[in-house]
Amino acid sequence: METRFTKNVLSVVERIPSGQTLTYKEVARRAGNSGAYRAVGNILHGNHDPKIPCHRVIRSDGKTGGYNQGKKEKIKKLKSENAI
DNA sequence: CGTATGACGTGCA
DNA sequence: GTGCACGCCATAC
Repeated sequence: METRFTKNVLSVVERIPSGQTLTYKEVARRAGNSGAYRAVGNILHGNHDPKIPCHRVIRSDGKTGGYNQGKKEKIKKLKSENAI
């Protein structure tokens, strides 16, 4: 079930350019719910679409957070595009 | 709306 | 700097 918020979040993440990283909070703010960063993580967790560069979404602490393919791969991808 | 969960964030010890 | 607890919102059951 994709609600407007979920679709928005996916769209925002999909719009993230290469080498650019956004925090869950920023994504939530762009999606229309600045305080729903918790839900953002949940949405990405349930959405494993290859068109969604979820690896470009990191935490505010500078940590990568999680990844359906493995946080290790996430870090690798980020370093590969010089985003981190 | 009730309960439970989560790839988070901030605050405080 | 590290660790723990609380809060916050959306989705699933």
